[in-house]
Amino acid sequence: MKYNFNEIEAKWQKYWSENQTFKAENNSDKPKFYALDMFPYPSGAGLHVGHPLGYIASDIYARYKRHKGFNVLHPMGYDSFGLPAEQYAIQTGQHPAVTTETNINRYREQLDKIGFSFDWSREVRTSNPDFYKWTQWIFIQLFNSWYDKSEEKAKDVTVLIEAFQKNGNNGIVAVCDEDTPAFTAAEWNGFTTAEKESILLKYRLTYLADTEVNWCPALGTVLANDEIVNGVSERGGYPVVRKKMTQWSMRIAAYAERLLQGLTQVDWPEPLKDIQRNWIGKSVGAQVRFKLMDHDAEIPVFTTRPDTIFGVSFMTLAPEHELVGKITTEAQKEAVAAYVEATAKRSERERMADVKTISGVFTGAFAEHPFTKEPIPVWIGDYVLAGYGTGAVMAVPCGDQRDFDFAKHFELPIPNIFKDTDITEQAFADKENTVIDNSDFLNGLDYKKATAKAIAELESIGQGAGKINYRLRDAVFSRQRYWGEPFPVYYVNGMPKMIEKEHLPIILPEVEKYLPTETGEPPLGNARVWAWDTNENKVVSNEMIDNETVFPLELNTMPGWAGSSWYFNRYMDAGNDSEFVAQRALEYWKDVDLYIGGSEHATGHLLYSRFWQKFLFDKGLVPVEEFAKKLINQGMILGTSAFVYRLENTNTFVSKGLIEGRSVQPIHADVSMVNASDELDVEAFRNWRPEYSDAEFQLEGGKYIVGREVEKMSKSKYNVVSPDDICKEYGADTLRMYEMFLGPLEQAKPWNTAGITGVYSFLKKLWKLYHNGDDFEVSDAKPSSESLKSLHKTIRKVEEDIDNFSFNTSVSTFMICVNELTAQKCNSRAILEPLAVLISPYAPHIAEELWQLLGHNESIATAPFPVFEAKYLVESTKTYPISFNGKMRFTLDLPADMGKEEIEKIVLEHEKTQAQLEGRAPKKVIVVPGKIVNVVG
RNA sequence: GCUCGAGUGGCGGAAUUGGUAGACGCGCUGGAUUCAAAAUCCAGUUCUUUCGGGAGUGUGGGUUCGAUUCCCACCUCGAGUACCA
Repeated sequence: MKYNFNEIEAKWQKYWSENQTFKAENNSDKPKFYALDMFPYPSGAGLHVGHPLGYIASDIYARYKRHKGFNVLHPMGYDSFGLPAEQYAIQTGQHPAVTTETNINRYREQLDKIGFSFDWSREVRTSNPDFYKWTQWIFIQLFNSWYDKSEEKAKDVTVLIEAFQKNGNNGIVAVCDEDTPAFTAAEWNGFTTAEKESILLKYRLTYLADTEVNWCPALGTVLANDEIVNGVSERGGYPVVRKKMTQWSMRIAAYAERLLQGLTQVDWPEPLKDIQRNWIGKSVGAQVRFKLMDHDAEIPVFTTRPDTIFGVSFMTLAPEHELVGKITTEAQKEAVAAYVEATAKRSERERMADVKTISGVFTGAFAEHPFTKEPIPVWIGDYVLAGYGTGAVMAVPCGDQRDFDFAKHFELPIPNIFKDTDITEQAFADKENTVIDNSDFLNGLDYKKATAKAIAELESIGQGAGKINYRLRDAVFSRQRYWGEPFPVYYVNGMPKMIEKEHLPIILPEVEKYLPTETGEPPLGNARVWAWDTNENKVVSNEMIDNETVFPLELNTMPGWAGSSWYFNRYMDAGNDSEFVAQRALEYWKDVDLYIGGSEHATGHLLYSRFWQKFLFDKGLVPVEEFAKKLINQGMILGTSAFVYRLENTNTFVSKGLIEGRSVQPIHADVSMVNASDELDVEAFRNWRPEYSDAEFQLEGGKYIVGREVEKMSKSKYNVVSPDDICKEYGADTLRMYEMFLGPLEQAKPWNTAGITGVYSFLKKLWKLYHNGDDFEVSDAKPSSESLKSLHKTIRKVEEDIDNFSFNTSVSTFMICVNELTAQKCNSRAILEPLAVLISPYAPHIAEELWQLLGHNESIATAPFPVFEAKYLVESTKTYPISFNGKMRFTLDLPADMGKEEIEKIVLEHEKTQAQLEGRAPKKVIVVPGKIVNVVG
């Protein structure tokens, strides 16, 4: 019988599905293991060979853990809300739900063919009302919570209200809006309901606020910071402008410190943690309040260098700063207004493009130095960002390069406050070697001491305090799109109200058009049935809105990261209708033991998920604060594009070797038309597109050779390789092993189908080991000691590799093992049976088939993993490398238990040693028993 | 600019705590089998060489009996970030 992978793979995929082989139990005496992949957005293009890389790795690990006796949860689902389906809907009128369903089916088919051990009974789809019901519910929990700084914990808003009733907000240390006023209990109790609501919004963990948002006109929606790359939208590359809008926001900044600290508790790649740390951007310093002269106002600034306070020679406000309008003098009004307007017009991108141009305008106003009482001119400049710190800086030109450049440009004074430094050319920013001078009570102190002293003095005069600042901003949570979770929110007199849990989900309404309305409302503004009836507790027609019992519903939808911020918890108890997850399921599964996915989610999904998890933890809804113990970033699989070279202004194509010195234009050719030797199928190319039908070719050696280049795998580059094609031609087991064989999981690497034959012939060789000619045949004879050695070497190495996620080296190890066993003509059951188990995580189909042929009636999936026994590897001799001055020159077989002195003696007496030394006497001989001999001389 | 990560044959890559550099696979070369091809099998394949050897892991230096591995400086590529006070 030949190795018929098509038949075998179809057979076992059917078997697994029918027998629910990989269904995980929520009740089990076995230890649990939760292996998770970042779930995909089901795009219309389907999967290419790069997508399953991480899934294969986690599948190998999951299968391995089953062999090791674990109860494994290995689920898969779809992040099925998203822009592409909506864009497609706008173009074609096709409902996004329909497109999404089609795409999901396609994905499922592709995934099934690769033989993953997913528990499909737990599949989730974020766009499914059964799922987003709970996304809406979590949103409500956030709305009903505030962050207590004194205990570093989210708490229920009812606790806050009680405190307000008793003591006002004095004594409440909370994360809230900057402009939250102070009030007494009497004042609170005197507020109207609307006033109370508006105050509470300043505390809620999700809140509605006028915020400067990143508005993307082309997409017609706002974007979060992490959705903008280089000043343009991540998706589509459209320009983004700043705009003030009323939006839902998430108070993620409240969790900045815990998000930072939590990183020390998880086993995630260090570079990924670094990205998160940078994004959170903690800086320690002080808040200093500068009194304005001639105004009853103050400018608060944040500085990391309070020690340099005597070096302040001017201040700079962001052009958007609220004080700019108030303090600008008559004489400067015109110049300031012009500058503010010019800045507002400049897009984020332009502003970033020229960071070298120094610009700014004097407001005419002066602040007063807190210690010297000297007047300090107040400027505005766009190098100060409105969104960071207080949107204002105290400029210390002698110690900060930007302040220095600004001062030089506008000829402002640059007083030097550092002892023995030269600041004629540039600022002195070296904290380590700082000695403060010309600074009154700070003179002679170093950076650390001066900072502490400055803060203490500022506190004593009531004009400042130590402060920690974070770069992490609250996250905008509204999107002006159709295909997302609707908010469970309706509005009474402009104040948001939550819909009760019992009435969820609030299902996405039907609309005729997926575009914004004519009045600029989000697409949900097109819905005719989109009002909340507070008597009936259901969604009713807009015509019934009377703002007494029927109210308008929220028109925005939630962003892409809403569903993905908690889906990993849902898998633990996916079908639950009455809870987001049953506590019992949470207690058993707790957290993800292994999470595999791309590092591009570092500042999006992986940060937001940690935030929600911490929130849910605070509320006692989940048992652990970090949802994923270990995380691995799989590297991207790149495509190998093929190029043909067209002579300019002709339809003649020149083979790669002949383009030298000629004026040619490289054009992507579809990689499916090119063979492993880079030869183009000329006929296929002519048939590819009408404009090439009469193409002429200049060949070399009768062949057209294409150029190759490694690029991202994408449709537009015609370098996409589909896993379906590979499965059809070589089988899923080959695909799985080859993807692993390509190189280390975490590294980016190019795909090259040519190399796959090596893995394919390996599987054929493996098959042959169990066969004699066409017949299955294994013997019950005692295995040879060589075979036992080959097997146990392999067990040890493979186990070690899986523990280290070094799957590429395992594949090599299997190859070596099969090569050795073939050479030994081994067909002993005692070797081949454990070998099948060993290989089954990697190549599960062939392993199942061989397992069955070996006489087993049950799936191999839970067969115990072979146990390594060192006794089979004990060697009586050791081949010593004999090196001279560190270079290996020859080897010598010596008894493994031979002592140092004896080895040295034998080596020195050896004729080759004499030849190497050429008569010189050895200065020194290093003998490391069991390792090496090194002769120095 | 700053912060990370990586540089090893024609290619993908391997090398345990510093101890035989190039495992394994592709490709290539030669051979067997075949009418021929595919498939399969065998041998070779870092460079260089006067066939004894010699050199060699981005470059230069250092530590060491011994460095792909550790340290310093530099070069190149990739990723993240973008005036963060």
